[in-house]
Amino acid sequence: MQLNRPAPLAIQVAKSLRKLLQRSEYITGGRLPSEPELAAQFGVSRGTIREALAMLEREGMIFRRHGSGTYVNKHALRIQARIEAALEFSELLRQAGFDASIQLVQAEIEPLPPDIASLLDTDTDTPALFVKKLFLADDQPAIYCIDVIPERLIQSPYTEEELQRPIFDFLKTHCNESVVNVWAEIIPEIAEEELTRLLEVDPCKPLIRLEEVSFNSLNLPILFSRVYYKDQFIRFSVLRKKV
Amino acid sequence: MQLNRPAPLAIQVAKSLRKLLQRSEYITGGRLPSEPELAAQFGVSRGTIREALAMLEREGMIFRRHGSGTYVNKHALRIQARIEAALEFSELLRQAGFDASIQLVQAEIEPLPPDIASLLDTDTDTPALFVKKLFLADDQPAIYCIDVIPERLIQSPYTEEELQRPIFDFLKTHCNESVVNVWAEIIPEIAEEELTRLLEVDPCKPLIRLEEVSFNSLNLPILFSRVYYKDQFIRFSVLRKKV
DNA sequence: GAGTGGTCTAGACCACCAG
DNA sequence: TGGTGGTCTAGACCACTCT
Repeated sequence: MQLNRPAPLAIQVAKSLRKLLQRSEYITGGRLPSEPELAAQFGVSRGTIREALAMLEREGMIFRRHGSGTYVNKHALRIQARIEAALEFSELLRQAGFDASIQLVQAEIEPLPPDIASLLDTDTDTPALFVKKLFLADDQPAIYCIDVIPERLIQSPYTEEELQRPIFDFLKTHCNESVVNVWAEIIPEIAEEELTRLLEVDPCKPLIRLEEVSFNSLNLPILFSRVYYKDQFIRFSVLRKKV
Repeated sequence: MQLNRPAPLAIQVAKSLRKLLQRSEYITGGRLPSEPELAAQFGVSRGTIREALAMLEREGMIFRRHGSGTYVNKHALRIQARIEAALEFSELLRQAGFDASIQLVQAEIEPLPPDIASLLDTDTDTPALFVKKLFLADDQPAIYCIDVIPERLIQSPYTEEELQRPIFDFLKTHCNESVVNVWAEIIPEIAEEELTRLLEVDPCKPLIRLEEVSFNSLNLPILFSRVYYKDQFIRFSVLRKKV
């Protein structure tokens, strides 16, 4: 059994601060205590505090003014789903305020087409597991997802029930793989035939399609996903930095 | 006149490393020198090196393995346009390999509708400058953009020619404002009427629409933008982190 | 001038990976 | 076992803002 080592101090501090920011007590005028004060309060060094604040700043929770202070960003409140965070779909829907459920559409072994094979650093026609799932928000279809895993990665037999659980769990359990990074392309799409039926939308309705390749800690591609999102249920946001 | 202070060491180091990574010399087997080695080579502390490497890791250029080393991420090469980087459109098109040109479609003062007024923390019907521009990639329409600036921010008269230049330049010159952050929503859209004409696409073609609010260093909203991208010219990527 | 965040350093100890 | 990246500290100096 693997023990949970304590999380780095900066992450613990960031988590504490996130909670404190949501209940906006102890902050007067949207301003946080100074770095030395926070360091004293948490009993850590200023460097650790700065690391925690840098995380919150990247998330858009706070902003900082040199010579003045650190402030709560009130404009961050409207945000629904941050695209940089690769969440389970069910979790995503839950955070957006819906009840989430999963419906397995199809699961089968098929040879990889050239485009996906290339993205997975694999030969064309290598057999792979294709899992098609529908995610319901309050019982209405919201997300349709096709996951593709090369069959050679799968090390133990699985049941149909297990395919309905998050694909990341499946990768952990049956492939002994953990996803660290996900590269995604953002593509606008028109619903057609199969999609209109599955997602129950009118023909010619716009959707967001994400084409994703998931990598493990060795930076090897282990999963390809093609995901369609209905804008009515999930709208992604992103904090862009001027360069 | 304002002098350019030297950039932070970590940023200079990151810039050097980016160049070195593109020409893949001096790296054997995709592995970078160790942190102490890099610190010695650049003549800076290990902390500064780690800060630079953290930037490159967030950009997806490298990945790191505890106890093993720092490696070049060969999968980062396919990337076109990173959505986290808020670039000028012309620069974006140029990086995607096109010749970029700008066409002013319309500029006028109009009262703010409620939705945009709310995003800009302003009262409905406040007068604002609406600038509509078309960005051409190799002389074909690729991006259509509507910029909205509250009129009260504009402090000096401007010419039509200046409206054709990047809006960030306009904000600097005539509003004395600099954009630091941009909050964006990613929305799938179907081209209709005006859009099909301006972007020269078939009706019912899918587009990416970004709805953006730009903030200055005091975190005050100063600009609203509604931007339509043709997927054939610009496709956004994002590096997502498993949470 | 006092206080804030921004930069940078040197040093320590640890967990992890490889031979 | 030696080298790697990961964490954490204390301290210094600077640039900036506010009053």
